[in-house]
Amino acid sequence: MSHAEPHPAFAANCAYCAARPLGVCGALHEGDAFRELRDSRRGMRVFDGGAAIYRQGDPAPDLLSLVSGWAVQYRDLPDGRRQVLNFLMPGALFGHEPSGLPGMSHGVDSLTNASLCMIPRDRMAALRARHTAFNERFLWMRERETDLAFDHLTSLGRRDARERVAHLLFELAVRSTGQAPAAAGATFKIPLSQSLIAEATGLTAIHVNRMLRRLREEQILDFRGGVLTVFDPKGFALAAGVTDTLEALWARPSVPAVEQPPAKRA
Amino acid sequence: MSHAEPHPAFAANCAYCAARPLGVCGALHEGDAFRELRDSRRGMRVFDGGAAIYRQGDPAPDLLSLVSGWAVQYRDLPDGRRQVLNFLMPGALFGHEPSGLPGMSHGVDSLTNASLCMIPRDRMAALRARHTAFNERFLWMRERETDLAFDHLTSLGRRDARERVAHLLFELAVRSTGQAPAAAGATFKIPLSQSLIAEATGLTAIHVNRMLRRLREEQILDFRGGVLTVFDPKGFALAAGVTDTLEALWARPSVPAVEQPPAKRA
DNA sequence: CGATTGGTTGATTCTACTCAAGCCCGGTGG
DNA sequence: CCACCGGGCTTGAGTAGAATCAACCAATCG
Repeated sequence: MSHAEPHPAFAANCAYCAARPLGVCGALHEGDAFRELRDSRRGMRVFDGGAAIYRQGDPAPDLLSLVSGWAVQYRDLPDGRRQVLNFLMPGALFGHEPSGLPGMSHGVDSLTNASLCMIPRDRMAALRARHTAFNERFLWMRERETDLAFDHLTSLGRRDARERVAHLLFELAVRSTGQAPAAAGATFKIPLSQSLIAEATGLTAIHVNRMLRRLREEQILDFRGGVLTVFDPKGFALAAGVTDTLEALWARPSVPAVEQPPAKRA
Repeated sequence: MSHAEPHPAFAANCAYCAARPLGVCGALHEGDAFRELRDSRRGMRVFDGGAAIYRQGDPAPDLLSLVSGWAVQYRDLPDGRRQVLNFLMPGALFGHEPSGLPGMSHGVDSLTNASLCMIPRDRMAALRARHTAFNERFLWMRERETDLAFDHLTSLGRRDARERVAHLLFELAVRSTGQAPAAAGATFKIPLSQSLIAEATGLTAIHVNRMLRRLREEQILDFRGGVLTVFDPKGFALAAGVTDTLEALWARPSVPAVEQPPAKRA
């Protein structure tokens, strides 16, 4: 599993997004706020791949920032059906409490070895209240999540199986590397099983398997053992139904400027 | 169309969520911030039912607060397919720019006559920066949207046609009135056509029609001409696959206290 | 009055699910 | 060392659920 950090030999100090331009504290790398945030951390936690970080229904006193590794965010129905809501990568901020309800409305499992920072919810709120740029960055990350969810919604509602699978793989490739596959033969590490793809796309694992085979036979891509190989970047984008706007959302989009008041013209 | 405000005889002054406990400015009904917000308004706009409030790709300088009437939020694919993302009701705050991209990632149409307030984005940001309680309320509204999107995602991914249709109707009934149908024979005004239901549930209008017929024949509900009649509340909840948590999300959930700092224990 | 939109229904097609079987591989225990 | 097991993957055969195609009705509107 080379997707993840060495674990458990993970360095004692939490890098805290320092390596990740998109993390919350990106807005805070300099200045008092950063020090303040660093001091607010409750601590680090490290998980093996496949562990439950928190379960649906659990109370969640802390916000979590994924430092290394991948995770899945999912929702379970009472009868056992499960829907994957999103895949989380380093820099993701999660553990948001559902608006005013007790207990989390979803669960999160690690996919690979993963390490994360815990930040008490109220400390975070206090920080947001005091530091405008930080607050804006926070908000911006939440917006992005909603955009992602809207895109997934569109996929499930309007795309057929082949397109959904291609779309998901394309999204994950871009999100994890920051750019769309350009060269034929490019590879991407995407630590998913076929059943996870199924749970994310609203298909059965069996049908996902058929779609992957088809995409392989069409000489578009190959996905096996957590490695995506793109044979035909153009055909891939076409099969995935990607638009420029979407690509921009997945790649590293322009981030609100650091440590500046949000409304310069106000 | 009795779903909406009289229009165009709509009262000159924008009530600005005053009537709606869930609106953004709910946090601001008293105090300086409220006056400030009121003075920030760019103005009111009134739309006929079926009008485009803004289109996907448009720039959107203002945030919009729906004062009366219903609206749909949707995303179009380049090839003409359309997915409904959410239905908006009075109190909804929308027009959020997609995280850092130019132009809106979705469109919004009015469903009924509708009136709304426009608030310049940067004034809103300035207000949020200055008033913590307001900022929290704003954030809370965004969270709720994401929760809603996650629920829709789960529906499209894991429920069959009958369940999806029932689920959507149940959601809208609860969201529009604040409570679940309890008495047999209760009616709800839900200004949707069958094709809109189809676009929201990822089905075809024809199949939605069949599902509605089936639910009618099963003596569960009747939906026609924008009016939902519930014959069997228990059966309805069952068919819709509703959980207590969901109901709480849709009804008026506990709102963060007004004009109080978010983190009392900090 | 024709045109249009929303709704209704039946017949047919096809996508994706279900069931069933078998493979490969790494782990575990005798 | 090998037998056994489970998880992830693969494939085929049969089926069901939703889409598509094709009419037709009713109400509304210009």
